[in-house]
Amino acid sequence: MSYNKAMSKPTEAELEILSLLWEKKEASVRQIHEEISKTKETGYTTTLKIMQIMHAKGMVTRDEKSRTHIYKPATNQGETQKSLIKNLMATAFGGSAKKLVMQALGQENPSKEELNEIREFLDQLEQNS
Amino acid sequence: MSYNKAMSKPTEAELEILSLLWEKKEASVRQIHEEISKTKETGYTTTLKIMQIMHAKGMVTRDEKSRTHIYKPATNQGETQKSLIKNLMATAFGGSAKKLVMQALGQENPSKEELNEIREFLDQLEQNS
DNA sequence: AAAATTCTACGAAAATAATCGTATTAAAAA
DNA sequence: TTTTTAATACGATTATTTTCGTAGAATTTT
Repeated sequence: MSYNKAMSKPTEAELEILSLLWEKKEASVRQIHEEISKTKETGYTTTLKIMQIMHAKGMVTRDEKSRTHIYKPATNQGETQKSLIKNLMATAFGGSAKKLVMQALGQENPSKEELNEIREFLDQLEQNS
Repeated sequence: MSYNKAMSKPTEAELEILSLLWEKKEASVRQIHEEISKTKETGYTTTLKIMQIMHAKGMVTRDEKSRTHIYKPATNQGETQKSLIKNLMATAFGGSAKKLVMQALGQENPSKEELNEIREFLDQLEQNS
């Protein structure tokens, strides 16, 4: 299996685009660029270029049938998230999932439902160990 | 209060060093470099340079009394972790703490004790909401 | 005391990432 | 049909990050 490092370590700009693609399932450069423009001041060709680079790296696929290319994420969202977290956990949290999780939870205000889902998840983890 | 962006967004290399400093409380360049060398092939002056840059940015302080400078982290570990997670949560997890937490927990194998601590933490969160 | 080692400082090069300008072509509008 | 708009390709530039070489000073070893 050809494991490609670049795939699991997107740059900032790549990750931003990738997330939008995960969310939208597929999109044109224009669509992505419009989303990004909301928060960031950046040129269209910049977005285009990065998406082309992502394509070259195999991070995304694209349908070139029509002139406006349609991009799809080629990387599994879960896998990528996993390696991002793994990396962060290792470098900033001394490898401790607990510390990371607590920081993350302290962050936002999760709803009761979410908290319960997490509890269930904890129970499952315990059983499987 | 002079909030400095650089402090909350260390680069990869900086973060690696910062983590070691958090862990050790204080260290010389040599000590840090020895740790880093275990995983990474890199020159001593590279480590030195990055630590100097960190010092210039105010990310670390240093005691210059003896020739061998002793560095200490100047940034609060929790604050830095918080903003790193915040950033990751926003870009890769669509802002959902739950998703992030579950990925993180699925990652490692937390001990029963850790799981319990997390449960308690969840309970606290719920009460304060 | 001389030589070797171990530091820091500093600048510059190399590597990586992000931005943009221009050319060209396709499609849409006038 | 002509003009305008919208798309890709591609190269070049800029910015950022990482790496390293060299010089000089302090310390340690011989």
